[in-house]
Amino acid sequence: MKKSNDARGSAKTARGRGDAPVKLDEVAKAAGVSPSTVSRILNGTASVSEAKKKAVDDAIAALGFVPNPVARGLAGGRTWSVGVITQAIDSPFYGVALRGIEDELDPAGYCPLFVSGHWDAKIEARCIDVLRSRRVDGIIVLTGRLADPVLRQCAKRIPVVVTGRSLRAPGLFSLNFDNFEGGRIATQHLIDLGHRHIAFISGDPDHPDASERLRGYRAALEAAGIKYDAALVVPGTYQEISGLLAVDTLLKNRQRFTAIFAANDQMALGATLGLQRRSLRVPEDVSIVGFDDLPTSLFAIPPLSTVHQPAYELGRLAASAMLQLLSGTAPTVTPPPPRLVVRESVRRQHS
Amino acid sequence: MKKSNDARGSAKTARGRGDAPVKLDEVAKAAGVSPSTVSRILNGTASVSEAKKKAVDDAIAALGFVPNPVARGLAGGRTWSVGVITQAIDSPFYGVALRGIEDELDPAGYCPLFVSGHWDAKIEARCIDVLRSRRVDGIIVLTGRLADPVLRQCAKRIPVVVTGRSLRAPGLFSLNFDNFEGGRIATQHLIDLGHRHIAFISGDPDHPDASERLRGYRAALEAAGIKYDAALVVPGTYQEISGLLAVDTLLKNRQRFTAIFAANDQMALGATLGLQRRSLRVPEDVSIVGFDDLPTSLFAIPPLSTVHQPAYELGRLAASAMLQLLSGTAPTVTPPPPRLVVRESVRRQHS
DNA sequence: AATTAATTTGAAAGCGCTTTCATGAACGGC
DNA sequence: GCCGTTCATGAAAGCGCTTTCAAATTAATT
Repeated sequence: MKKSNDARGSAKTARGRGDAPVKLDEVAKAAGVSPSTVSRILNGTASVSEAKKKAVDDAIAALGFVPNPVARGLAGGRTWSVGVITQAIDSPFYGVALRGIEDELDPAGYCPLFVSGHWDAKIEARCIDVLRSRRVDGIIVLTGRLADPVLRQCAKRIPVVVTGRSLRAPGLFSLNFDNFEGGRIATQHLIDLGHRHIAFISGDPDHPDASERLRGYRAALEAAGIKYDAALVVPGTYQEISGLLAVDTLLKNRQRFTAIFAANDQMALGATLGLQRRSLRVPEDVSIVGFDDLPTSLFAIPPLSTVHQPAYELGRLAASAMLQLLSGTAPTVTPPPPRLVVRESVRRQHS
Repeated sequence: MKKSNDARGSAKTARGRGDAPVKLDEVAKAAGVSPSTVSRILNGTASVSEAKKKAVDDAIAALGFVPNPVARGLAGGRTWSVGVITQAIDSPFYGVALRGIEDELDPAGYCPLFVSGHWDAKIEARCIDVLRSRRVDGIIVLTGRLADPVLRQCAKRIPVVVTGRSLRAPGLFSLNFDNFEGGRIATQHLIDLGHRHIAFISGDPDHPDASERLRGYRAALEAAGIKYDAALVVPGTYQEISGLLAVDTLLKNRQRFTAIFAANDQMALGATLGLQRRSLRVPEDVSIVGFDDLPTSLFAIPPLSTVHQPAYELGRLAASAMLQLLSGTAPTVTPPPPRLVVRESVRRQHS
């Protein structure tokens, strides 16, 4: 049975209170113009006389009209929504970025559609299909495993903003945090404190940012004339448990080290726990530096020194770039530089 | 300029590869039936002869047809999306719940639309407007501050599932975790360990779950014949920093306590840090129990004993209830009972 | 076997908006 | 002061589906 406005209408006959939604043609009637004119005013697609514009604006306000995004999507092709491929909706790091995206998109009238890629190129590809089928106006990809050409291809049909890579292609904008420099300053900091035996717990080697951070680590060592020792580099998965395991590995192999640089905070926290399990104290026995500056790292014990990665800001910037892409202008945003946050997990090494 | 399929079509003329999307009427043509029939098969809205059903299914598979949700939304009123009002997209606790919702909704062909209410009834109300204007088929509210009547009212027009309360209304299903019992068993555990002076860091009193946990705390004390001491109850905000501050308050007021029960893990972690700052060790000097069992709590130092709140499961259940609501059946899900996870932040108190 | 009820099917009318197209009005140039 | 322009405006045609309605087919009933 077809629903009619009246069918839904409750006792209240007065409109604009949230009952059956007001429609565009009602606004048109109220303002004494055609629906086309109302639409034009709504979208700014053509010039309209001042008088009519005012009449329409008044009618919109009076009736409390809100355009139906679904209908707009069908008719106009814009859904006023942008898809966001995050890796895990519950990731402590990306969560903050999502918030940034949300905050930036909202005032522009756009609405984010979050989907999780679970660090799997196949799933991410499916996410893109889902988002495209939902007719999002653009797609923001937070890092992820999708091959560059796939993204380039995708950008041909729909604006794409991607973080964590440096790509240049039409319709595509990439926003890369300087992971190399981040890795470098973290390591440099430990070196400055007198550490010479610095272990590195690396991230998932499939992530480009993980290898960049490793590169930064090596660059800092090299610059300080410290020989790179592969035995001090332990692979991790970016999860807490792998940090703990990495410490076990290091200790089992009887490696000598006075400091650890973990490629993210979660592993740094795991490593701290691992050390504690072996009765090694942080920072008295081992200094630790992380990467990301998660909100919780400030309250870790001890509070963790880490490379601040402005996830919220990055989210905003990505969204802002998307907005620019959508409006036809070339994005001009640049990511903020890495910054070290020194807290209590490090200590000077007296040699 | 109107976009036509041909205008978009690239060199490839072969269809079904992702170029211009295949439309329903093409499927109909290919299968030799009317669009109505295809639609009926898609939606199962009427019985169709086996022969035609097969022909259509084949055509759909062959062409790789995916119905356009936007058009479906306009025509049918269902958008196959459900709105989710979370409080902060980056909350460590709700994040996991969102994941559960996503995982449950996805196989059913629904897609979540996350919006953040920021613990503000006004904003939450606006979220509802946004979601309704986006024509979501249902709304899941994760706790939040919205007044019960508002939700009841909302449920009159659209299915609603809400967590963190016990409400009964047509079109509404509520899924409440037993916070009272959670608070009780946490406190009981400390009592069982010989603690008699147990401080409580409460959550934001505006949250019903916060007061429930407090009630559980009092009930356990009472059952054990321990007098409730208001001076041992310090208000918090559910954030780490407030746990730290609470410890300061307690210490400044020269309260005697050998254990702390914090109304959530974040505050428990903050409290741990606060104690450490005053050279009090956990659990040697003070035992701590939290609430929520955040993923990170397992890796806290020391690993935190806490009341496990199955956020992921709760998310799934909420989504599952929504699915049932949408299919017209009364939801039958029941939340899992609270469970205490004992780790290393507690120790027996020898009096 | 004849008539009625139940079932399957297609044509066509929307859903609420955007956009094209054509019209009429105001405009400037010679 | 006449004619080609530009500009503002409305009518109407969709966007890609769902759903009603009625026609056509089949099954059931006496």
